[in-house]
Amino acid sequence: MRLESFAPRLLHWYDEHRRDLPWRSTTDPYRIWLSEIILQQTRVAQGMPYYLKFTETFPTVTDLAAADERDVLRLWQGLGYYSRARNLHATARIVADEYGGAFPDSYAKLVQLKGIGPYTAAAIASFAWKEKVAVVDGNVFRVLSRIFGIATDIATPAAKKEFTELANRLIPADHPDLFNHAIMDFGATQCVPVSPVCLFCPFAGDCEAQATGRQAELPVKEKKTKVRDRFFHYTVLQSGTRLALKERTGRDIWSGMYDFWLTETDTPGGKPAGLPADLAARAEVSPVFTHILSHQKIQAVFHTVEVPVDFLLPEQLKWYTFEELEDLPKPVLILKYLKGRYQF
DNA sequence: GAGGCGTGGCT
DNA sequence: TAGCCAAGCCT
Repeated sequence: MRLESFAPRLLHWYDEHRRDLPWRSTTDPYRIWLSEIILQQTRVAQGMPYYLKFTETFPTVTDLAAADERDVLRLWQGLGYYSRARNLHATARIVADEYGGAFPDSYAKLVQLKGIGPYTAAAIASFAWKEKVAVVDGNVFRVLSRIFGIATDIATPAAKKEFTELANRLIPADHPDLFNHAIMDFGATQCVPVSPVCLFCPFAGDCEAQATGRQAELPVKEKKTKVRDRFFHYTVLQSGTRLALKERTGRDIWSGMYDFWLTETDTPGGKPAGLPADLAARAEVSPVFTHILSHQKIQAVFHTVEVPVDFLLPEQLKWYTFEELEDLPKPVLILKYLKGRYQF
């Protein structure tokens, strides 16, 4: 189809089908930024309560900057991809301290901030300041690959370049913000991955995928993610009303979150190392918890054991009362154990 | 440039 | 059921 007729048709569709979302009724770059970080690789329904919690707890970027990273992670708890929260906090401090609380006002400056890549910079710049720069996310890949019949593997940098150039030729100068919202809404609600709604499509007759019946084949994505098996043995040290936890550090999963004394093995068998035999014998052993991540399948067993108050805690473990424990950011796996064992 | 990084919903 | 998917970014 002709490039000039794409935007008018899309905007006409958006006029009748747009979703009313709280971050669309503001031009505050802080709220737009916050919503975009939350929505990275995350559905609207899942992110919505987090957006509401964050804007209520931290009404401005200065409020967010003043918080402890741990409290930001605690509010992010359950949403996953926790580096988003750490980068969110770090960038809030940069904006508050080095930009006087005012967000940089261009794509070029935004994309230099932590956690803000090409997509998010384009979203903020277009929504907050109507800069003419196209967003390219999973929706855009899908919509454009189908309508224009582009079979380039979207996992490659070449595809990123190709689709970005096309989107930037399609985006109109007068309504870049509406165009970006529209193409994402269209992808999210009509031109969906499985069983797209082609019957009432505004591009019916001009869609390459529909014409050739290749809706299910486009976009092309070659890479299959491999899932790694991991076996966790947690020792939950309990002393009266306290449990021993530690902060996870390094480049593994759940960095910045808190969990228990962990021993990992390469095979399903084995027991947590380091616990004196007399204590190990007394430990209460949980059923196997299977926890699925996008790239890992974790099978975890919790060995709960009561120890004396003067028990010498190994590694970086520290005692926390149940009240203190509530305020620590914890992975969902740990939350599920606590809920089952202690009715948390 | 390929792989790591969460969680929950859907088919 | 077991995979696949969802408004990406970082290393």
